[in-house]
Amino acid sequence: MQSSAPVSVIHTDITATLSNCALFRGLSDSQRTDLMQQASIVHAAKGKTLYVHQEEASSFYIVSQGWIKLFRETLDGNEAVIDILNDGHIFGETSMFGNGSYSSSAQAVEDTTLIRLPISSLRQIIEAEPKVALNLLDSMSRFRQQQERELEHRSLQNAPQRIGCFLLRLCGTEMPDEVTLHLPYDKTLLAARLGMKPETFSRALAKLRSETGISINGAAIHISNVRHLVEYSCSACSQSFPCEDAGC
Amino acid sequence: MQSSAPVSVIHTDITATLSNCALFRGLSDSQRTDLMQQASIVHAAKGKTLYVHQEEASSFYIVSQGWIKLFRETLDGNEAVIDILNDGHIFGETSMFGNGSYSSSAQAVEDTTLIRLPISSLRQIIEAEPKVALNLLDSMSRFRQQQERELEHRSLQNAPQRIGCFLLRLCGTEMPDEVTLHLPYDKTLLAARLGMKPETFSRALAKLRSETGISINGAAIHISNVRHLVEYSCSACSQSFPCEDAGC
DNA sequence: CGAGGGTTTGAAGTGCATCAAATAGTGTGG
DNA sequence: CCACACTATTTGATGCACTTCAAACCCTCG
Repeated sequence: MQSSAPVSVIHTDITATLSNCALFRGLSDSQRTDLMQQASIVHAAKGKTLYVHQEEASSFYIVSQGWIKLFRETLDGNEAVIDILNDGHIFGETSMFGNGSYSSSAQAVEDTTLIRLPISSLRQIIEAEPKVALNLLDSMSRFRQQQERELEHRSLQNAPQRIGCFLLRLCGTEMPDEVTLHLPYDKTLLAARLGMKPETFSRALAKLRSETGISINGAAIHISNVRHLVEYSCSACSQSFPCEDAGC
Repeated sequence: MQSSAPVSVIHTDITATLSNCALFRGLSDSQRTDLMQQASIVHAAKGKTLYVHQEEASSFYIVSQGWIKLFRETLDGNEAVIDILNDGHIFGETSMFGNGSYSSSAQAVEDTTLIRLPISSLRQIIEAEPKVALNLLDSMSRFRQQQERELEHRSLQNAPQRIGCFLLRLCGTEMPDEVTLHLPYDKTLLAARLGMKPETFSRALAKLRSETGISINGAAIHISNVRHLVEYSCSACSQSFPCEDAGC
């Protein structure tokens, strides 16, 4: 898109994104500058595959602006969505451990701007700066809890409840009486993210509407009675409502 | 069980378990001794709950001998099994991050011996010894990949395939032509671990037998043609066969 | 032997997937 | 600005996988 931006603007982008990223919290300015030397900006057009599962890893990424899908796919073309990430999120970094290959594939959901850094510089900075190791541990444990929740939802919640739960996480941690929100990406992708087929998603959303009184207008969803939705969705969940993190 | 063992034996147990644990690899003898001072042995009888989801955490554990179930349960009594751990595995340690509470409940599947350590000493040793932070990162990334695989299996494999895949992981990384193995814990628990009901497990195992020619005698399973089982189970999976880690 | 848990089997129901087709929405070139 | 092409979404009809409820069976252990 703006690949003709002047150098100064690019640098601003990198610094802004890096300081926006929890992983590098606590670094000194000089350490950040060092990182910037190694970083490059990548523009990934919608549908662009950044890497595939089990490919040998050389880089990891930070989303500057856009959406990235992490997924795994079988030989016969089925795919399981692991996560969908946006601004400030990091991915591909776990390839630093284990056998050094990516544990899933990554693809741009829409035109996306990313920062690419070599795995080797992550290794260096972790060894040089213990804070970064702690930041990384923190982000990994957060992700881990998210995955545990996901696994629970897949086994205990039905399709309408999973959608309801997703909507509630979009609301954030405060619990207003009513709220209007927009689905962050298209319904087909959201269906995959929630482990169901598009047709099932459509029907499940309709059922959620009739059961909880939400109203739907394309990607815009109005929840007139949040408490009602909480009762409907969270009854089959081990967590009490404001389920913190909203990593869509 | 052997709660009347003499002190020297207990110390031997602790040192053996600690050095068996990947998390503490690379520590000096004196650092290990320090840890031992803080450690205590816990005997958990079958069914004993060590902690529950969202409880404030003060300790984490290492399995010395036995089996531990990590799970989450809803108000209406449904539960989702997150993981089942045995000797050398660590759990509860992620409570060090986030809001300091456990992200799932833990229960002894059978009489189990554990080592308990305070979260605070984990924090100390991580800050004092960067190696431990790296070890922990390594173990968390391993777990993360395991969870990603799990999520994939739940969405792409059917019940018989999930069982077959589990059996193959029990075989380890070498791929013999044929093998006899024993289920590590009872079928009801295994069913939960694989995200299905006991009845479904029973029927799915029978189907796996008729489709792949394995033979079943209680908990003993003989696989006469491993390649056949691989074809049957792994066709719906993104990973090529020897799927490494066998964290049951 | 008898009690109790684990496991299997049967019959019926439910939820989601699949296949097929209609409809709505979006961007394109004329 | 409209018609077309293409994609996203919805709707309908049907099938299959897993669950549920119920009962039998099996096995171990006191």
